[in-house]
Amino acid sequence: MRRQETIDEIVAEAWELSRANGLANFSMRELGTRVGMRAQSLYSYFGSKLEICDAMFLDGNRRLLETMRAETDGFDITADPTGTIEATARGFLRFCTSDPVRYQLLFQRTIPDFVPSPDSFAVAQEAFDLAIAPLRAQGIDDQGVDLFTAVLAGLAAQQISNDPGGDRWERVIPSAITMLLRELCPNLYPTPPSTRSQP
Amino acid sequence: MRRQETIDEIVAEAWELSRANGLANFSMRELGTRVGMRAQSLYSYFGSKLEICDAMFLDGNRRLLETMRAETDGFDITADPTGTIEATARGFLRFCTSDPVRYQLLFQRTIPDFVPSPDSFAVAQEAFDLAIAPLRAQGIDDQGVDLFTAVLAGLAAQQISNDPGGDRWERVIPSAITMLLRELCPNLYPTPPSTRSQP
DNA sequence: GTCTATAATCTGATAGAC
DNA sequence: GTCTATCAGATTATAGAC
Repeated sequence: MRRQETIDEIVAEAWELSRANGLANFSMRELGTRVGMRAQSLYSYFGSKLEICDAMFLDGNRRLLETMRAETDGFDITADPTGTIEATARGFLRFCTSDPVRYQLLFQRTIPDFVPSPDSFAVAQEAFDLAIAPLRAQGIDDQGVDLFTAVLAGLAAQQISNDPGGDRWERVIPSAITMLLRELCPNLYPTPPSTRSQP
Repeated sequence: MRRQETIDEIVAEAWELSRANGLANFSMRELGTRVGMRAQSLYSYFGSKLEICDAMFLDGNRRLLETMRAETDGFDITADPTGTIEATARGFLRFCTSDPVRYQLLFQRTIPDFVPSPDSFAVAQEAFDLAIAPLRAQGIDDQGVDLFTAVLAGLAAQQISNDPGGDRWERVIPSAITMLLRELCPNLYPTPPSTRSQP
């Protein structure tokens, strides 16, 4: 389908402009010019600018889904639970920090009046469920998952806004994951006795 | 000074409009009307719209400074380190979640072309230093502080964007702080032997 | 599907009278 | 300090020819 290709190109350019000027900080004129048409012609592909944002949201979540799938691919949850969990955590963080604007669209509510359509929200849900599957497999409960996601979200947020392009919080990942696994499944990841004081 | 009162009123209304329409999503006309003048008259108080944003940034950080001061007020760091740390953490989180737009301005870089002035940045630095003082007092190093701030930032971010107005991640605070203190100063906050498996 | 034309409105900002 | 007048341009979106 040629139409689908055009749609994909529009979305790709919308990402490009957002990365350069800030999320959704492009005009229909600007976007149209980028894809080689007048702004008005965009309306035969999308009903409004917010529909383009929704297409970006869908696209971003599809990529997240792919990333999480690829990241857990070489791992066997039952055979190597900690390896799988660490891989998903690292994959998720790399996904976030590698594209701050995408992180902003997917995980923060920052575009006024933007509400994801049911279709794109479903993909977001699917990606989230896949990402936390290794945690569920270890019997971690709702509160544990919330704690885990909060730590990952925090590392991403800090890295993006306080050290963009650097690795200051990326370097904290190992100790963060160790800490989380110690807290959430101590039987799986016991504290090394040598490093702890015995009362 | 009557001039200062007007300036304060402008900033207050800018917050109000941002809370209603999204951060910095107000026009000078709109803001002027709110404070009872034409948009053009605002320019005798601020040189540009971004200067108003900077005044908001300064105001927000001053309030953060006040909050952190008030929160640690009843505590003695040397006598009750964990109590002090818990209080500052809770105070910080309440500060963040109670005003998502303020959180967005203070802790995320989301307004295009906005750069804090040196003066307002200095206040931000002062607030941060005060907030982590109890951690430093416990000898927690740079990486430890980064881990701590990441967890707090994550709890705030998740609470704000995934459960606004609720308390889903607020309820995780106790276990998060316990986990952090266990990890970062085990001598101060030893793991209760009863709940752990002995190898 | 893409175009021209245009609606209808908003934008931040400046000049100068009073 | 506040006003009127205005600049110079932007914005999303629609109508209708081709």
